[in-house]
Amino acid sequence: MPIRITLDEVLARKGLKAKQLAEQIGVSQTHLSLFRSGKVKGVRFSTLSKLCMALGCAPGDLIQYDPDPGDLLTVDEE
Amino acid sequence: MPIRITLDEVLARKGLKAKQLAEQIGVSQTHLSLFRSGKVKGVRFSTLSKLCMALGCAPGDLIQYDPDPGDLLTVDEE
DNA sequence: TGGGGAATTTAAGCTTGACTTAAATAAAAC
DNA sequence: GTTTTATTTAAGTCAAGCTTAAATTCCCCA
Repeated sequence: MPIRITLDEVLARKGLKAKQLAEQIGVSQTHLSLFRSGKVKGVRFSTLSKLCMALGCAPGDLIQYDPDPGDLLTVDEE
Repeated sequence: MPIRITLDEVLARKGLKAKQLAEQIGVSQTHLSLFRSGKVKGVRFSTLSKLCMALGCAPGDLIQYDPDPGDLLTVDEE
């Protein structure tokens, strides 16, 4: 799955602990941990917006797309 | 919900029709329409990555966060 | 080096909603 | 005015988001 969760970097930059963030946005520590480590297969926008709000960032700061090298065919080059 | 779907702009820029995109990534036209118009409450990463791949863009190009004016309390100012 | 808080993991369960097909309507496009 | 595309509604399936609880591991620091 070429979606990568880059929440940790934002967390660190904010100097916030996962536990604090979880409490602040009302999400279980358990789930936040799973989310942070990319063990989750999707996200509700309600959760995503809480994260963005608490961290003062954009969705793109938390969720990134890593193109598969094999998928470069998609790009119209050459 | 302060999450806004900005897929249409990318679609237009690519000169692609919704139907084509739907077929290309294997998602129903129905669901893609609901997604595009923000009538959906979340997204699976599998779908998100297919969109990014097909459109050659990042998650942040499709999903944006619009802070609620009322939530500015979060920002540490003054 | 032991104790306390934070993080991770597993398990089990509830509930939401992503995504589907089908079908009908509306809106463009030509 | 007919064909293609888009939207909407409805009804259904099933994956998985998110929860609590509990056990385990990881870190830090005095």
